[in-house]
Amino acid sequence: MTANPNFKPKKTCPAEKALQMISGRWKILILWELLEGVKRFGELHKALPGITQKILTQQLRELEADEIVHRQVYPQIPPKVEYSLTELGKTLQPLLETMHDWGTEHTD
Amino acid sequence: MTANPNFKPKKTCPAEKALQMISGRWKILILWELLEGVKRFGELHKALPGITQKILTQQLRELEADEIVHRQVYPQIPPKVEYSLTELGKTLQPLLETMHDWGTEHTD
DNA sequence: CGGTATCCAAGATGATACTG
DNA sequence: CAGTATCATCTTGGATACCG
Repeated sequence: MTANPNFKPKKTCPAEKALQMISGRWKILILWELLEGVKRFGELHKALPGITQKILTQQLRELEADEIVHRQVYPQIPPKVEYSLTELGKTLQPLLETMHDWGTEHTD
Repeated sequence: MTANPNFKPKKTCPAEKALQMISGRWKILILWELLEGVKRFGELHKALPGITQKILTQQLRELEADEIVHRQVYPQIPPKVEYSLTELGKTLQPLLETMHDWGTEHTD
């Protein structure tokens, strides 16, 4: 028996995949920022009061791993790194807008 | 100063509210079941292989607290409890479908 | 039948300090 | 400027056993 001991049998739904990719304390806000266009690390940091550098980096790395966000490094001193949505990331826009509209209509 | 010591300053977005309400290991699957109609506790339990009674109860209680799900108790022996979507819960359907379609189109 | 009560492990988030 | 490294805390989810 070499089965993965952490295997959790569970029905899955394609909707859950979408949910997981945008689930994170700051991901929706980050995506909202990037829908405006390319942003540098420092710009994102300023746009998100309360986030730490470590967490911002971490959330961006997760979005990058999910191929939602592209990370462009310019090898300079001082360093410059730009973040932008990938083509896949851009396809999330209708979903984000649907969620935004729902929240707007059904919340105090 | 009687301010809440756990207060976390943070920009918020209406989309995050929607996200939070459906975020949970089993919530989307539960909502999907209830979109079919009224279901008893045992029916949900059988429809969700792998979930424990405790967790099913917990997720349902959270959905109830968010006014997405209605809990109807029939005081009988043996007990009978029916779960259904509230009017608010039903408004989530387009969102769930948007997420489902996105997941279907953009996943292997 | 439809729950609760404990106990616990893992993951996510955060504060803080340091770095090429 | 854009990170890493450490350590601490908070939140979720789950295994298991028992109850009206």
